[in-house]
Amino acid sequence: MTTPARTRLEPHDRRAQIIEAVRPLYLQHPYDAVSTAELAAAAGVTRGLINHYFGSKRELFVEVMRSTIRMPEDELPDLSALPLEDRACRTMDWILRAAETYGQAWVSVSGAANLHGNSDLQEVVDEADDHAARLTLDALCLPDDPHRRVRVRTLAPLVKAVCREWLERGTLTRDEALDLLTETVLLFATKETP
Amino acid sequence: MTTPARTRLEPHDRRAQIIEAVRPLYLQHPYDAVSTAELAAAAGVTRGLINHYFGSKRELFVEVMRSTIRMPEDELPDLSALPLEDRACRTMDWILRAAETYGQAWVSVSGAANLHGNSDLQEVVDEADDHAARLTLDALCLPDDPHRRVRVRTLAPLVKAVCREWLERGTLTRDEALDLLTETVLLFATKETP
DNA sequence: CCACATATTGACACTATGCCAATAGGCCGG
DNA sequence: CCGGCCTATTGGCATAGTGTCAATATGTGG
Repeated sequence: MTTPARTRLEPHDRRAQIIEAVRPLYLQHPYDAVSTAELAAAAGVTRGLINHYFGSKRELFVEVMRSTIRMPEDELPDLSALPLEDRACRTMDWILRAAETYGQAWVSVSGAANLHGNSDLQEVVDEADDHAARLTLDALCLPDDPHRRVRVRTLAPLVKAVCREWLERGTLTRDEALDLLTETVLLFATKETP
Repeated sequence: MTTPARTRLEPHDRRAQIIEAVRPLYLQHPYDAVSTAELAAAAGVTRGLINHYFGSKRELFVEVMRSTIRMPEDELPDLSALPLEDRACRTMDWILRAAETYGQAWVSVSGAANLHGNSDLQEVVDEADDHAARLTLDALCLPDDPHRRVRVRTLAPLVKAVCREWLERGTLTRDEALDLLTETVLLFATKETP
C-alpha cells in the first residue's frame, strides 16, 4: 500500500481523486450519515482540503451524485433498421438491462424529497433525466424537438418506479415492466407535437 | 396575543400542536436549513421537548411530511355513471385541480434522493403514493386487486413529473398534461391482470 | 541549489443536536 | 378550598460536526 506520505496534486486531479475516493461511501450511506471526517479519511486528505476544493460537504455530495447518476451511453445498440415498435421495446430493454446488470444508479435516484421546490439535488437529477431522454429519443431514431423531449423526460420517474417494483419489491416481472414501459414510451414519443 | 405563559398539554395534543406549528417552516425551507431551535420557537416550546416527543429532529420532519403529502380524499366526485374513458379523464382532472388549486404537496414530493435504497422518507412517500393509487382506482370504479394497484402506483411519480413540467416550467399546457395522464392511466389500469 | 508559488495541513470558533436531572403546572383526594 | 402527587416541561451540559484561516511544506523553475 502507498505510504500516505502527503503528496501535492494538481487541483484538477485532486478534485477528481477525492470524488472517486468518496463515491463508495455515498453508495452505501445516506448523505447525513457520513461525516466530513470520514470523507476526508477515505480520500486520504484532511477535512480542510474538502472545504477548500468543494466549499462545503454538501457541494461535494452533489458533485459525486452528478457523475454517478448519469446514464451511460455506450452499449446503446443501433436500431435504425427496425420498425418503431421494436425500437421502443429494445430501447426499454436496454434500460432495464442497465438497471439489473450494473444496478445503474440512475434508476435509484428520484428527485429530492423536499417540499419547497428548489433543491440543489433536484437540478442534478433533472439534468440526468433530460440526458436519459435524449439517449432514448436517439435510440428510437426520432427527432428530438422540444415538445417531444419534455414528454419523454417525464417518463424518467416512471421508469425508476417500475424498476423499483420489479427489482426491489418483486411485484412486477421483468416482462411486465418491459411491456408497460414500451407501450408508454410509444405513447409519449409519438404524439404529434403542435 | 396569548401570553406565552407555559401551559401543560396532553401528550397527544402537544404532538399535534408541534406538528402543525412546524409545518409552514418545512413548506418553505429544506430539512437541514431549519434548526431545532427555530422549530421549537415556532411551536412555542423548548428544544428539549421536541426531542422528548419525537426522539430526533429527523423524526419530527418525517412526521410532518407524512401528514402533508397525503392526497385529500374529499371532493372526489362520483363518476360511476360515466363510461370508463370519461372516468379516467375526470379523475386525472381531479388530481390536476388539486395540484393547481391547493398546490397539493403530494405532487411536489418525489422519493428521497439517496443512492442507497432505504430512506426514512422513501417509505412515507411510498405510502402516500399507494394511497393515491387506491383513491384513483376507487374513482375509476375499478376493482383494486394487487397487480392493478402496483401498476397504478407506479404512475404516481409520473403524475408528479408531468405536473412539474406544467406548473413550474410551463413546458406543458394543462390540456396536454391531462391528455397524457388520462391515456396512461387507462393503459395501466385496464391491462388484464394475470 | 535556492526561492517562490501554492497545495495542504492543523487548530480554532461556532453551531447544532441529544440527553438528563431539576422544575413547575394542574388535577384529585381530603 | 388546599396540599401533594404525577408528569409535562424546562434549562443547562456534553458532544459531535462543519467551516475558516494563518501557518507549513512541497516541488518546480530560474
